[in-house]
Parts: sequence; structure tokens; C-alpha cells
Amino acid sequence: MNGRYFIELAEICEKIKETTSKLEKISKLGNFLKNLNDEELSATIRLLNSDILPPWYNKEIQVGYSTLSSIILEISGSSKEEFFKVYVKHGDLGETAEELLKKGKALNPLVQDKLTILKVYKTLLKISEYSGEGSYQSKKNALLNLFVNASPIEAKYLVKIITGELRIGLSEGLLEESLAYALGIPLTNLREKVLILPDLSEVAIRIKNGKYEEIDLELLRPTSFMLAEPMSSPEEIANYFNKEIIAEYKYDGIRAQIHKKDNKIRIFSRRLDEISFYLPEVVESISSLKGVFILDSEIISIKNDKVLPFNILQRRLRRKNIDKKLIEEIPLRAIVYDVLFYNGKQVYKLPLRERKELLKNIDFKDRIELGFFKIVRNSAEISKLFEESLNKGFEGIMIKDPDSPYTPGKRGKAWIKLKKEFDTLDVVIVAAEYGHGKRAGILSDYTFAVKDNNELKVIGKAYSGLTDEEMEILDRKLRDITIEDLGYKIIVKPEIVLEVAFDSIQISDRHDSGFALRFPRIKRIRWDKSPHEIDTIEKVREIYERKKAIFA
DNA sequence: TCTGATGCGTC
DNA sequence: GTCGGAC
DNA sequence: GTCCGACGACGCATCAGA
Repeated sequence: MNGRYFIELAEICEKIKETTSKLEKISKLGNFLKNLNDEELSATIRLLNSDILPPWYNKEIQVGYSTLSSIILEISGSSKEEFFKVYVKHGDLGETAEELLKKGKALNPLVQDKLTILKVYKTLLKISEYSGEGSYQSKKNALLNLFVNASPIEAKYLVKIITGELRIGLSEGLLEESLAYALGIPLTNLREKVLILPDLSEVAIRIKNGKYEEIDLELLRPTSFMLAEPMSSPEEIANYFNKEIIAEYKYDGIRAQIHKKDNKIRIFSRRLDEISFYLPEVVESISSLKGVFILDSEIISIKNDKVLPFNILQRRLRRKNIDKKLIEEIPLRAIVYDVLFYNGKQVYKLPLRERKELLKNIDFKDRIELGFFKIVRNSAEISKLFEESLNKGFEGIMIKDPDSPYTPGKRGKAWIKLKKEFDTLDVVIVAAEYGHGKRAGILSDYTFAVKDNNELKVIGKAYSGLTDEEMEILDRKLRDITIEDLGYKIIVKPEIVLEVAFDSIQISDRHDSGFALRFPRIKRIRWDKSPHEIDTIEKVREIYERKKAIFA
């Protein structure tokens, strides 16, 4: 197989990693991309964008940390202890592979079959095809075939590409900039098209072949979702807009983009996976609606007038067998609140208030319903609706600018979300783990517990919420109070108290308290509190029961 | 045949 | 989903 | 302002191995 060598790509990545200059990254990569043919350009973009298989391909590589580390062990001939030491040091599997291969006695030191970009890409595609008994070995063999022919630096980038964590200061944003540079078009033009047709590789090839103008929203192909920004109070929202705004309930469900063209129906998830298959009764309901359209909606489950909690709803996803019983047990409905395409017309650029008018033309019925919305003018009205939403068992409200177009992929301030104020618990740190990537080598991940009479019961983990500085202070302190060093993790004396915020409490067997927190984040370190003053398992149970009362 | 580990998507 | 930080 | 990386819990499918 001829073509550009993978080592070229690996070396470009290395240069990108070494410089912090954005312009330099862009010109280095851009110049490389410029000279690739269509097939190689497409493959390179997919490799760099952790997009080896587009989401609607409905296949997965199913190779992760575990498989890769066993391969690294095998070809480097290092001991498990050594592997671990190096891994904790780098906090990155790719860097680990490089270091171990450099000093290891490689299985096959002679490079006989130089890797090309296409060979790598095609091998990864092939790996996704293996399934069934023995597939783990087949995947591993195919990978070994790549790795024995890889130099240390190539091995590093193979690993990084497969895990999807390049960590070289280049992700979709800069990749797009480099591509715009290579194609000689303004970045904004490229961005606009990518949001509408979220497949960088395909967009690039189409533009390269002079088809820029033809790229637009397409029925039965997913487009990016418009996203919302959080605000923390009705006052903040009212002040920000200072005009009449549209308010909707916010549902704790699954985002769904519904496409209908003639009798073809496809539903896409937030990450653009097709999920129609899991939702047969929803598809059936959609098929009875008239018209050709793309709708934005949230799928939730309501039973006996009560909202089912998210973890129950989740049982409807990624399921192979969907039987009658399940459909009755977790009945679905799609709450529709926006329209992007309607009867032959692109309507996503129209202002929201006009799109809401269009929605009235659709004869919603069965499991598909038009989402409630109303105009609000001030913080008091926002507050009122917010309370109403919580009482109904929903998550909060969405506030939207009636003059705004639907901007795929953008998290702008045209849509604002207001969620329930979180509860907090005072907990004590009982263990800590080393971080990854930029947090390599520092104890940045904390396991914490609440009090159960004279015992401590673990209830969750968190790192989010602390500044780098606070993390460093904790790191030093934790090393001082270590009881046991497990290599990747340390057990510490229960001394440091944290105030942890969360959205809700769920029953769980992950931790020995029997509970877990949803969206835990650290509010602050309570240096002023002693571990005797932390919250108890009774309080946890109380919060859990309180929330349960409004659920089915 | 069952169980635990793994990967990956949802939020 | 969450968050802090870099640009 | 915007993007990005580094992280949480959950449930399902799959596969290896007991």
C-alpha cells in the first residue's frame, strides 16, 4: 500500500504539541493537509478528530485502556510495576507507550512494513468489524500488527488516536482552522458548514471539490444541536434579556432530533447517534404525523402522571431487545419544542417565535406532543414558572430569545437554562487518585465519605470545582496523611472536609454507603470543619426520600 | 451458564 | 452532565 | 465569549474466563 507515511503525521503532531503558538500549529498542520489526496485527507481528519467511525456508522472500536495497555506490555516487554510507574508519571497511555518502547527491547526491532496513514485508518475500521467469540483476540492481533511496525513515536500517536485523547493542544477547533488554511477558505465559512453537516471529513472533501454551496441541512442526516447556557437566578435572566422572552419547562430526558421524510423516520441523539431503533413506539407515533420535517425534542417517560427518574429512562437506551413489557414499563413521549426543516423549507434561520408558529401546523398526537411554552416578561414570572416546573417533577426551565435563529452546535446566550438549586453535603476525604493529562502525577481526584454512626461510608468521587492552586494544596496535605499507598491511589486519614454540591442522590452499589451523587462538584474545602462535623447517612437518606416523593 | 471487566453512550 | 482555565 | 480538557454516575452489550 502506497501513500503518505504515518510517521509524517506523528511528527507533525509532535511539533504541534511542542509549540503553544496557535498560528504555528495551524500552519504546520495546514501545510501538511494541503498536500494530501482526498482519501488521505479524509482519513487524517478522522484520525485527528477521534472520529474514526462517524456516529451514524453504528459501530464501535471497542478498544480502550485495558486492551492497549496489555499490548504495550507485550511489545515493550516491561513489567507491570514498571508500566504502572510510568503511567502514573505521564497520566497518558500514549506517552507511556513511547517511553516503554524506547527503553524496552522491542519484539521486532526491525521496521519492515512502514505504516501509512491509510493503513492505520483502514486497520482501525477493520477492527470495528470484529465481533463475536474470539473478537478480542482478532482486534488485538490487528493492533499488534500495527504496533510491531511502529516506532515509539508512532506507537504513542496510535494509542492517542485510538483512545481519542490526543492532548497536544489540538482539537476540533484548531483542526478546523488548519483545514480552512489548507483549503484556502475563511474559517467562519467552514465552521458554518460543519455545524450544519457535522462531519468535518465529509465537509472538507466536498469543499475541496468545489461543492461548498451545496452543503446545507439534509433530511435524514443529523445536524448539531443548539445548546444552552446556565444562569443561576430569574433576576439574572430577566436582566440579561430585558424584554419579552419565551419560557419552557426543562425536562430531564434524552435530547432527540426527529427527521421525517415520507415514510422514513430517523431519530438522532445529542452525539448524533441514531437511536430510532430503541424507540419503536415513538417512531410509530411519528409516522402518523403529516409532513416532512426535522424537529428538536426531549424524550421523557411519564407514568401515572409522574415523571420517571432519569436512570429508569436510561434503560430504554442501547438495548438490543425491546419487548412489549419494556414499552409498557417505561412509556415514552417526545416533547417537541423546535423545528429546523418544515415541508421542503429550511426554517432554522427563522426567529424562534416564527418557528414556534410553524410548530402549530403539525397535528401532534399519540406519543408526540407540542411542548408547553409561554411568554414571560420579568423575574417574578420566571420564578413562578420555575416553581411550577419543579412541582411537576421537571428539572427547571429554559428561557429563549424569541428573535434568535436556531444555531446548530452553538452554546450561546440565546438559550438559557435554569436548574434547581443544588443541595450540598459536608464530607470527608478518605482516598485520592492521581490525575491524567495535565493533572498527571498530582492527587486530583478525591473519594469521600459521610458518617454512619461510628463508621465512614463512601458516597462519591469528585475533582471538579477546585482551582489548580487548591488542588496543589490538597495534594501536599494528602501525602502527609497517607495511610496506605496503592500505587495509582492512596488511602488517607479522614481529616479533610469538603463541601460537595450535587443535583440529586441515587441508590447505587458503586460505593459502600449504598448511595451515589449525580453531578458531584466541590463547592469548597472546609478547613474550619473537623471530620466529626460532617453529614450523616441519615441526611443523605432524607434528601433522597424528599426527591423521590415527586417521582413515580 | 454465570459473572466480572470493559467500553461507550446518556445525562 | 459539571467545572476551571487558557486564549 | 468561547473553547477545551479533566472529571462524575448510570445502564446496556459484549466478551473472556471461571
